Amino acid sequence: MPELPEVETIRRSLHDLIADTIREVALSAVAPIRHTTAAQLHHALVGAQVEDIARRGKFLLFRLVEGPTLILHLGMSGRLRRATTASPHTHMVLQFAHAGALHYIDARRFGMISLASAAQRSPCLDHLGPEFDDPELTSPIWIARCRRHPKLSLKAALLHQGLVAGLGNIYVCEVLYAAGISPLRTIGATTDAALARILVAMRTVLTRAIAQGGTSLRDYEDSWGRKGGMRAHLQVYGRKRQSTLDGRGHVVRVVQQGRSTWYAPEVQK
DNA sequence: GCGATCCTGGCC
DNA sequence: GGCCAGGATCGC
Repeated sequence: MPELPEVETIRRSLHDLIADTIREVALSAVAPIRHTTAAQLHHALVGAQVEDIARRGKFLLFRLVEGPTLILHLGMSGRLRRATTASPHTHMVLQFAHAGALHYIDARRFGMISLASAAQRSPCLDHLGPEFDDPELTSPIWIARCRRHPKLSLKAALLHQGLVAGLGNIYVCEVLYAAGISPLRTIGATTDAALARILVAMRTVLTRAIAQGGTSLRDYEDSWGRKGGMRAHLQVYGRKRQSTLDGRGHVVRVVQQGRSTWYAPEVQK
C-alpha cells in the first residue's frame, strides 16, 4: 500500500516515540518476520529506548539507543496505528512507557518485520538505490544509473528499488505524466534530456506528495488515523476513461508486468 | 525481463 | 465467482 510519501508521513507521525522506551512486545503467530526470530525481536526490543525513527525507501527504521535497528516494511496493506484493541490482522504491538501502544497491522502479510545489526547491514536494505532527494544524485549520475537497464520500460525501471528507492505504482505513473514521457518507452529508447526530466519530475511529485501527507485511496492513514490529501492532485492514477486532472489528455489503463499503468498517450510520448 | 506467487478483502 | 489492490521475490 504505502509508497515513499506515505511511509514518510507515517514516520513523521511517530515523532513522539523518540526517546520513549518499549515496555512490551507482542507478536502474532503469523507475523511476517524475516531474517530474524520472534525471540530475537523480544530480546532486542523489550526495554530498549528509541534513538530515532528514519526511513530508507519504503522501509521504516527504528534505531535503538543500544542494539540493532527494527526494520518495518508495510507491503501492500500494512499500517501502523495507535490503538488499544487488536484487530485480527494485528501482527505486532509495541507497548511504550509513555506513548501507549503502536500496532502493526497487515491483512495481506506482504510486509515484513526485521532487525538490522548494529553495523546497519541488512539484506533488506543493501540493494536499495539512492533516495530521491539525495544531493549526490545529480543528473549525470541518474542518467548513468538508468543506462544500466536499457531494456527495461520506464515503468519497470522506476518501480525497481535498486535504481531509486521509494517509488510505487501511483507515483511512477504520476512522475511519468509530469515528465511527459510514455511508461511503455524503454530506457534505451529514451534520450538523456528525457531521463533528466524524469529526475526533476520525481523530485517535484514526491515533494508535493509528502507535503500533502500522501495519497489515501482506500485505507491509507498515518499512525493517528489521518488521511493524506494527495489524491486530489493525481493527474492520471486511477482515472480510467476520464481526462487527466489538468484536462490536457485522456487517461488509459494498460497492464505492465501484471500491474496497472495509467497514462495519457496524447501527453506522454 | 516476465510471470507466478505470497495473502486477504472489497467491489461488481 | 472473478477481478482488482499503494509490493517484492523467485524462478525460467
